[in-house]
Amino acid sequence: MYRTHTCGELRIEQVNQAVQLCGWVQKIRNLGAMTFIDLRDRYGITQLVVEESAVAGVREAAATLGREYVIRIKGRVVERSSKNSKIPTGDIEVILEDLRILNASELPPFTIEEQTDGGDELRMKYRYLDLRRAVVRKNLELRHRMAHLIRNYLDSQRFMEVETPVLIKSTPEGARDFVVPSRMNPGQFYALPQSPQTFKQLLMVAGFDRYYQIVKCFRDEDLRADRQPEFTQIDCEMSFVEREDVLTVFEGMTQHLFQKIKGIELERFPRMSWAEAMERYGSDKPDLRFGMAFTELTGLTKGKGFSVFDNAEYIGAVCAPGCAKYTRKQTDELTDFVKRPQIGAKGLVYVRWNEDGSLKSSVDKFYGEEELKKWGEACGAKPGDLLLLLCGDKKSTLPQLCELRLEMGNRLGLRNKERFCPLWVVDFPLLEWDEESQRFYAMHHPFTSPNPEDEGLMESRPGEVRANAYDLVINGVEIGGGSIRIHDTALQSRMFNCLGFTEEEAQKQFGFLLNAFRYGAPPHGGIAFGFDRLVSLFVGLDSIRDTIAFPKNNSGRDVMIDTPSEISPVQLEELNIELTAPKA
RNA sequence: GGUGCGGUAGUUCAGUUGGUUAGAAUAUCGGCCUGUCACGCCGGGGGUCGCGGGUUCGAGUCCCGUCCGCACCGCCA
Repeated sequence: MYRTHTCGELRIEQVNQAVQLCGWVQKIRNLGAMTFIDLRDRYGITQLVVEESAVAGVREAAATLGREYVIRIKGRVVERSSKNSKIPTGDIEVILEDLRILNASELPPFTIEEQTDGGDELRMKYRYLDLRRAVVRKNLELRHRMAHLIRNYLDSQRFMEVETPVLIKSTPEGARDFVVPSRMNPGQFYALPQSPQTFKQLLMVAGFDRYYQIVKCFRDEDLRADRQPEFTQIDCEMSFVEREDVLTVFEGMTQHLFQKIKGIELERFPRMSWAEAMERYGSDKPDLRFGMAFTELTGLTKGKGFSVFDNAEYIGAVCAPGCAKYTRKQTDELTDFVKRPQIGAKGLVYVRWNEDGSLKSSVDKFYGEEELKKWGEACGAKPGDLLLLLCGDKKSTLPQLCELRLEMGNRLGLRNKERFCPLWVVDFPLLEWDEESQRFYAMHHPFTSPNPEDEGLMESRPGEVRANAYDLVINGVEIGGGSIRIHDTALQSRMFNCLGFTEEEAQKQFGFLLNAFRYGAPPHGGIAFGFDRLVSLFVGLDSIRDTIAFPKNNSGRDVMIDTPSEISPVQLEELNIELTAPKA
């Protein structure tokens, strides 16, 4: 037997017990005649003591220890004379009677501590050491607990977890596929699923009624802090449901998680149409932890000789509460912020509504105090506030205002990570026009049903058709999205027609689904949550990387196992693959 | 594909206008220390300044190229 206890469980009650512990040497504090050793495992840290009176073998072995050595000790639990209230085991320590080194360790390249001295790159290369740190491990423990709660919740709602295949079929819509060559079928490829979308719909046709899966999905697109090429979805589908049924179940699941993990009781989630979200927040995922919605001032600003406004299609403002006292330097900073190429505004107009009631703007040459005050009133501003105006064509200005609003939210400390403001965004457009290919694309995916009221517009005004789709947004992060699906072959054909698919193309790409729908497909709909994002939201991280045990870096590489990597000529030959550009 | 920031000791970083022997903290090694828990004190070792080229009497510092990392834009149904 290696151990009688873990390093996290000994308390004052165990005093005088003989125990055996195993773990890693976290820290050695040698005071000369006596030495303290912090022994660490997943469960905690226990302090070991080697006294001068210890047998020679123990003292000698202790003298050879280094950081991260794996040891097994035998000893006696005693009450500490000076206790440490910072750790749960701080009332006791273990006096060593036997010490065995199970495995020595090389010196780790960074410190295995809460605040490591290691940078991200090094941490990823030695991820197995990084995962020894309590902060990272706790993220994965939380992830595990959340997955467990989700499974229990969905099980209680009669959802059934079904595994769907990973080697599937490439489809032209949506993200770029990862592909896998088939040895037995030369020249042919599998694709890894971007989501199990079609399979879960087939499970509905199969009569499974309620399905879920916590499942890896794959998209061969560029990475971001919140985007990995392989990521995990909580993928769900239900039969005989309308939008309301889906929202109710998954609002419930989300509330359950917040209640169990955070102890937070969330109220009913508000709803907002996509059109309103775009108009008032310039984004389909508004952060509702703070206000500062946009006010359109186009009508109030025209015709006073300020050509920038006169020539603009749209003039919009955000009101930054209490910011009238901003200095010239601060407003210049904001101007630079919106002029950064990645935001791309041409300039920024501001209006200070001073505490004394006077108004001062960067366009005083063109507008008098009376006019400025009208703008302020339109924005619901009051003395002490600062109006920030951007203008241009509407399509570019709204997202610019969105960036400005979020920046002000940050500056004013309004984006508290311990507050959670969920929102259902509904009534997305069904289709999105793509200039480059001169065709419509499905905004969600091609199986999303149109809003029944708009179905008649599919052929005449396809751009105006709203989809029966919904996104769950929390604190400005897109956490999940779904829709009520098309379950009718005829409607699905009309949809493919909108997307410019010929009958043959549709049959070739999605024939299996269309065929299935001919055999009694129930009305159905579902949703998928980005599990990594959900965990990072709970942890309070902007990046999903530290909620994933072995993530990829910015270039899609795993620097620990060093992949992607070349394969042997033999493998290539078996796969019938010839590389065109030889590697330099 | 693009924009920005970064690459200097094992690690995290500083390094002035281009100028003597490239520093700090931490880690590490040695010595001292009986109540530490960020132990303390004394001492030591440790550098291809990412790589290649250029300007210059002289480059960590300036210029060009390149590689790598991070954030973002495009992209991500």
